[in-house]
Amino acid sequence: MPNASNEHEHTPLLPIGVVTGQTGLTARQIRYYEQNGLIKPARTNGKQRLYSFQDLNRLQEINRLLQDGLNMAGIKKIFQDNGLLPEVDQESAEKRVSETEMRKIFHEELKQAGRFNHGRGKFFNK
Amino acid sequence: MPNASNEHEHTPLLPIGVVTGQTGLTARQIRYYEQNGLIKPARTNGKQRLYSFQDLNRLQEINRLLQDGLNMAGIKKIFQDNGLLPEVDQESAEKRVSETEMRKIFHEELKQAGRFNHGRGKFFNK
DNA sequence: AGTTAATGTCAGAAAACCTAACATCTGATT
DNA sequence: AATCAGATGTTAGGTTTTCTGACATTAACT
Repeated sequence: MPNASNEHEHTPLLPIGVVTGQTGLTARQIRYYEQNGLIKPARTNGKQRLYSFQDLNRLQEINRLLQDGLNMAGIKKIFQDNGLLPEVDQESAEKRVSETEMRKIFHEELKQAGRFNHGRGKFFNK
Repeated sequence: MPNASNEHEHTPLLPIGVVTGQTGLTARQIRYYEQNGLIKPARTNGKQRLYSFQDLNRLQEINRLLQDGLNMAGIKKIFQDNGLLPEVDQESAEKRVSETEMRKIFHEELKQAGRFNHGRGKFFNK
């Protein structure tokens, strides 16, 4: 049986200020990645974002992929291929990828083949 | 070698709102326990409290002890005996316990002997 | 009845966060 | 070179959350 995943991995606990501190990303970046469907943090009743450790790991991975030159669409594709995309509402889901983009993405994905999901999650390894 | 303690056990991550949600305590209670030197959360630059998972565990234990009828002084004593009190500044440290209180505490502590530190930390077991 | 410990409640201020808009930068395209 | 688009910065105005400090309430004990 695999590792019993940590109790808090999916619990929304961290406000965006803490996440910026832990990831080095700016709040602007984090919200932008959310716009692109890469993460979907929980919300308080007052609509403040709360992130889980899984979100934190995901953001770290996004950061790495960005530094490798990937763009939003590329990262999204990779996440999709690994079945790691958050349940996306149809609104943001209909952001279809253009043809030329697809070729670009494909090229970049080659560069990245197999680089993801090798169990180096900094905060939790599920 | 003992368990490598989780990376985040001591990292200040959680705002008081999240802690109330996780513990069932009110913000008033949590701040009151801090006044009594039972916890010492970190602060942001803007003086907002940030709690670690260790703090969370400690608050859970405080909660249990309270439900067992212990009072602040009793809990404090127990924490002291177990070397678990946060570094306390002299200000709050000089809250000395009266004689009659001491007897009461001693009585209650008997009731509680050995009940603490049996490795039931809900969030992390160090 | 009077104390006191623990908690509730309230008010005003400050911090953190929200969305939306516009600005800037950079790399790719024409 | 000019333009375009993607990613991020910045700002403004509003809302949510937290802060401290004071006063109120409740329950237990003397």
